Amino acid sequence: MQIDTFQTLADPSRRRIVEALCNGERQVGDIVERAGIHQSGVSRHLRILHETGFVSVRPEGQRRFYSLRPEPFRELDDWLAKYRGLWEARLDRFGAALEKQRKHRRPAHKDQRK
Amino acid sequence: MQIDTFQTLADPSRRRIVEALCNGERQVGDIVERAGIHQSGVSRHLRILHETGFVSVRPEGQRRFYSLRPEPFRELDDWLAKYRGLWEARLDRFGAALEKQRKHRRPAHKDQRK
DNA sequence: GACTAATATGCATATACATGCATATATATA
DNA sequence: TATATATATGCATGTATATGCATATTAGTC
Repeated sequence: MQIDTFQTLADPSRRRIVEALCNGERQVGDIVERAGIHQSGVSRHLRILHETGFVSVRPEGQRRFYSLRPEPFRELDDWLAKYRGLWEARLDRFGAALEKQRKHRRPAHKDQRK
Repeated sequence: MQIDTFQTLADPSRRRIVEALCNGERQVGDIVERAGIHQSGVSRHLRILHETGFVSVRPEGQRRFYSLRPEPFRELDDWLAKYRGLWEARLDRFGAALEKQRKHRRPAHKDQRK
């Protein structure tokens, strides 16, 4: 279920943990330094992230290496697809793909009219 | 700030409201039917969605028509871009755009290995 | 076995927040 | 003005959950 994907990402500490993992697997102690909360909290968040499919674990002796799994992100992407029309409506699909490609190549669309 | 975009979407009632708006503007009473909660709750959720930039309002007499704004969805898309590598790593960027195009044309990728 | 290091968990607490009810506000209509 | 309709808000309540502390657990080292 994609149901609680948003719920999981709603917590800022959890997002920081996810971000800490975006460049590959890390052990818990490593994550604690970046999470800004107590080790016990990180451990609990990692449990939640594991239960919701965001991370997988690779035990190695006393350490546990956590890494991101693609599924929930893909789910998020699928959910979002429903709303892509909101900002790509005027483009046909091929054009939209090209537009997206341009955007990803140069991330120069930070400041949009708010 | 994209900070509380996830927080906003974490609530299922709010997601139902967003979904109810995905085909264009609706007045509150219309939304209430689909939200599964009391009108007062819908009203409050709409306030939150407005504060976080998800919706805009168009008053018309005693009614208020709400509709989706693209910005938060775009923010979500930008956030997600950081993690696209998780499931598109093996493709170069042009290939990724094509792949994405294929996926959007035929949404036939529901059942993936879990 | 004693000791240390890495990670997880029970407990207590504080806080956030979603909800319904009753009511307020605003607009239309008679 | 009186009344009805549409939407918003104050209040009270229940529930979820993030956090730290202390401790348990597991594994490595002497």
